[in-house]
Amino acid sequence: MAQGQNRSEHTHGLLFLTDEQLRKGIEAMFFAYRGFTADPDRILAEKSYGRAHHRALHFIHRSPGTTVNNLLSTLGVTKQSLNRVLRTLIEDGLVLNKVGTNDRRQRHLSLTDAGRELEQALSNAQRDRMRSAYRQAGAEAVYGFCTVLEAMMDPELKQHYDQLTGGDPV
Amino acid sequence: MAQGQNRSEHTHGLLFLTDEQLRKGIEAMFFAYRGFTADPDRILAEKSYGRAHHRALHFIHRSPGTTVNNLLSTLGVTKQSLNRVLRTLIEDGLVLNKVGTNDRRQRHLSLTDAGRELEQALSNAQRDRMRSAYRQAGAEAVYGFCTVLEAMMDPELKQHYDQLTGGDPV
DNA sequence: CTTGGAATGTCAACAACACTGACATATTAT
DNA sequence: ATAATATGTCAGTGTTGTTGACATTCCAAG
Repeated sequence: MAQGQNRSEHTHGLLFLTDEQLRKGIEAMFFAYRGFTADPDRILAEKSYGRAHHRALHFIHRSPGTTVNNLLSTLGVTKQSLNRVLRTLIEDGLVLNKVGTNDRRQRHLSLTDAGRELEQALSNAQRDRMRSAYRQAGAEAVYGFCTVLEAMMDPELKQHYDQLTGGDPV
Repeated sequence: MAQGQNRSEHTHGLLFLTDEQLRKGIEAMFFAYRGFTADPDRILAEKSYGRAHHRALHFIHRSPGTTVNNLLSTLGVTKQSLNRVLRTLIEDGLVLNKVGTNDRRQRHLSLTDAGRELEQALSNAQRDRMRSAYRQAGAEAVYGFCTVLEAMMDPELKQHYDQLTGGDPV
């Protein structure tokens, strides 16, 4: 396919999307997600944790004092599945479990110093790759990147995302 | 954070990337990937297949006649893991396994009519969401989307991606 | 104050999908 | 002949998800 012709398809207003182009986006998501998780995965493997532990640490760090139910709907897993992960994190002294003051049924989750340390290590590894990709791609590309990703989310998950990121543009 | 100040960070040449912005990209990837797989997952669940079956069907469709070893390195899994999936797909009459003519050790994989049918159903569901996201985001955003994703891939996986997509721009 | 329901935790069983390690079988290359 | 390659298979293990059932704790409505 000629580059000029191809390029023209996304310079005028209407989008003519061939299956070819859509398939390319699909494969890009697949291969990129592998890269996205590769670096944290290596750190996690050393400590015999998995991706689920990373996700829990990440979102507890982002919303300190969050309840189990809130974390549940953010992660989109069952409480049994999350509980297994949380239990090991609490036992290992990475996560704190504090009974709520208003509603004593609720457990408020937060990171210990050790938890923050691991979260930082994982986060740094992931951010390094993200930063490098952003720099390679350039500022306009970054803006487009986030815009498409946001349009791809389920509305219910988009809410969690907006709440975390404050709805600010990139 | 004021929008004007934020916006300015990606209109001039140098990228000043705050942890905030990088974290936003990370969370966008997480939530978007869930949306990305949600529609095919529903179809797969009906037929009691999993994501691994989808991936195999996808790449066999993309490279008809590919060998097991090639598929292995594209998917990045062990042969034992792939074999389990391929066996069920072959038993169910979705994939063909043909002994190579040049090298009779190799098995060339391709889809049957039934295999093509399921692959199409899965692909259509996934493309529908991708198309909708592309249209919402606009042409320039799509270009940026793919550019950042490509920069995020591991070099070895990038090769597979380039080979499949022909290295053309979006 | 009792009772219903919500939030949480836990146990058991199970399935998908990844891994490692070991081994077998053709087939090709040296 | 022997070594290497491509594939398939068996057995075991681990992570992460699922359902279903049940207990506990606590808030709130009657």
